Amino acid sequence: MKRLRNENVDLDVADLKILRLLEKDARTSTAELARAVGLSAPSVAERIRKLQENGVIEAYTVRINPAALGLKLSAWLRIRPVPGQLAVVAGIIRELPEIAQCDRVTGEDCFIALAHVGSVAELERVIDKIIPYAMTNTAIIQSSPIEPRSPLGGLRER
Amino acid sequence: MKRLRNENVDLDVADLKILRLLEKDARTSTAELARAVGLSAPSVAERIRKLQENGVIEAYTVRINPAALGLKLSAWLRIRPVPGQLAVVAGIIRELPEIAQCDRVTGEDCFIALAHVGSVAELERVIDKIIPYAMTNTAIIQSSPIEPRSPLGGLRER
DNA sequence: GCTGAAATAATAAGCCG
DNA sequence: CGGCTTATTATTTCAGC
Repeated sequence: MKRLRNENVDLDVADLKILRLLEKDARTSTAELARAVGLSAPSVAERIRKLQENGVIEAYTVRINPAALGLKLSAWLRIRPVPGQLAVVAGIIRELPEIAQCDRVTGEDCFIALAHVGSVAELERVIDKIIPYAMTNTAIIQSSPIEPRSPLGGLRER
Repeated sequence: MKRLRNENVDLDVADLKILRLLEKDARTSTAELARAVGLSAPSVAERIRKLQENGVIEAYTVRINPAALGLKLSAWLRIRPVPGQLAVVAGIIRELPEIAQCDRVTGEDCFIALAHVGSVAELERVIDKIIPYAMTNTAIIQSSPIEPRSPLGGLRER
């Protein structure tokens, strides 16, 4: 059977199919997953348990539409702390609830952060918290060519 | 009772609490949610149904750790199509399974995209698909000061 | 990994403020 | 209309193989 091997995990095609179905709808019942992969419900439940245990499945969550709640403005902020202030900036980012996502990256921008706000005024308040310690560059999201989708897309069988 | 009003939705504190609990764990039972907000299970189920209906809850999904599956390299790509090629680039992005997220943004970069790959060679292949039609800037993710978190953070009561 | 039973949880119906 | 209780159905979990 086709497999994906890594130091941590060794998935077969049934595991992959389960993951893909759960990504599409995390509430799919084990009975339905079982039907899809040709196993029994308890076997599927046990596989899911192991996928959680080894860290493949990090969390079950709901995707929320910020715009439906009045957060109609979303922006990507590239953030370049002034020398010596990187940790301070990281701390500020953690304290800003408007920032939903943030990664430390290579290159001249040290952080790239996603903010959801209700207005330009609120965006300004976010930027103003950061700007004493960093140069920032703000790009307003206009649309999305793709919906957030699976990181499994990058998988190649080896 | 405290409320959040928008043209689409009118949430009370119970709805918000339900959303926050579901974000933390989408498999929390309605009985447990009911206990948390002081309502009965059927009432909670009905509120969840409406949150889906009006588009606040977009999807139930699992968060997957790409690194656990061997996709140990993630990168943000800023993409600036050459004049006239924006739609072509958008099409290429849609066809690249390694790209898990992408937004069209204001500013000199038209797109900002997240790719998960297994190696630098795979990253190069992704970039090579785009580069005939756009200028790109790639920033490798080193770490994340925050875990992906709720867009609800930006909410202010009005 | 399977089957079958027991425990839990989700859903539907009917009723009340 | 939104919520509650009870009854029914579905799902998850556990035991033994």
